[in-house]
Amino acid sequence: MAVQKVRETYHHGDLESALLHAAKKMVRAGGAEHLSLRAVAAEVGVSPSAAYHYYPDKDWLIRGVGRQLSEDLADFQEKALSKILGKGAKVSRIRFRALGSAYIDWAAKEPNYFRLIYGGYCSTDEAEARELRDNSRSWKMLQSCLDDLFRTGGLNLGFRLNSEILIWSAVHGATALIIEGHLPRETFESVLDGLERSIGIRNK
Amino acid sequence: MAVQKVRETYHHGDLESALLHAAKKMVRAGGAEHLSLRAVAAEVGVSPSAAYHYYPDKDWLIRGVGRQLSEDLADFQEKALSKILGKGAKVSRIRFRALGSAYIDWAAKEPNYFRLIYGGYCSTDEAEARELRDNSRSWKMLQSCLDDLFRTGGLNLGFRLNSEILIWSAVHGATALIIEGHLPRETFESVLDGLERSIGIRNK
DNA sequence: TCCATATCTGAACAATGTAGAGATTATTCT
DNA sequence: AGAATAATCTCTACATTGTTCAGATATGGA
Repeated sequence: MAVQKVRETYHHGDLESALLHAAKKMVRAGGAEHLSLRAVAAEVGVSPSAAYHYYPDKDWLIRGVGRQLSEDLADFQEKALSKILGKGAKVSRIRFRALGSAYIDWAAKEPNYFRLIYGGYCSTDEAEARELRDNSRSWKMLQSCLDDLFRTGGLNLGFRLNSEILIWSAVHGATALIIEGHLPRETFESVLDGLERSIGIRNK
Repeated sequence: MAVQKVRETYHHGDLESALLHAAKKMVRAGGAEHLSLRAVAAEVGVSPSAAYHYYPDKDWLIRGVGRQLSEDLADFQEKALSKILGKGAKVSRIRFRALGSAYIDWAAKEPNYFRLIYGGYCSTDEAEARELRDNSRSWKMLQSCLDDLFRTGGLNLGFRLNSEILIWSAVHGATALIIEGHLPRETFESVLDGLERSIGIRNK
């Protein structure tokens, strides 16, 4: 499947990240469930056992890809936000929709990436997961967006509590269901509409 | 791993459903990603190749388990509904919460079942998926519950359109995120609260 | 009873993850 | 510089996997 590349030096130089990069590329094409350690090694031009100097087993490599993908998603959302900087008055509302749209756009473009992050390949204990979420840029962007919405948007503050949890759940759920074919893609906008209602934004 | 069972007759008699039953049991314990066709065959007491008379390959068997699990989930929701029959006036609102709670209860009890259904193991083309959803009992229960809510609950009918999509998305997303450890279990109730707001139910 | 058909077994193949012993190169110390 | 040590990678091997196919075995109908 993957052609073996020749290597001039015996020592690769940066094998750890080369493996990660190759794995990421192959996950994108074939999904994490079909990732082969041997194929990754061959792609990099290295023997299968070489990988075991950097990753205790295949799952660690996959989790490494997952960690990088979460950053990619945050990057994508940040870019989406920076594109709409200073576009009209109700900025925070536009930001809200941009964050949600970026979420599904990223996932729909590379479903295998999305499945790797949220499909149970990277599950850890609850404490670490909570820390990961609280420190993730995606989560912080959503929080600050909602803070602004409630502060400047004149929304009912009784709706503020835990609203990011509802929003993340709905956006994530819609994305997952759409990606797996259970819902048509067009329905995503109506989910965002409903979410705006749930935090007190009255639709025109 | 799985101990080979002895069999008195050469012909098994009901191998097709026996394989499916064994596969379901082993998915429950180890997850669909670790299901081994050989182990399933051994569990049933049959040679590995025997399975190929009933399922063209392993994926078909897994999809068969998935179809059965969707029915199990619907059964579980129906039972939850029948338990609260005639409990006070705002029945349809109670039904709404019972449906959502049953969804996550079922998933949390057997996460591997939930992952099998919605984790990309059973993906089909969009047309078939739409038909599956429209004919699924889970979907119909949600629809009829919302119909009653809007009809008898005096809710703003402008919120009716596509509200089941938002609700399924949020309930599904919260369930998925909770199961994978990204959200703590207690947050599920607040998601239901927010959903009630989104369809016009004012929380006390 | 004998034959056609359905059902299951056995052996085989290529691919996989992983372990361990050994080869090769880089680094550090004197 | 040269030698010892550490880091890095290869080779071989093993058990397990999905899958195929030729053949064995049982079942039901004539």
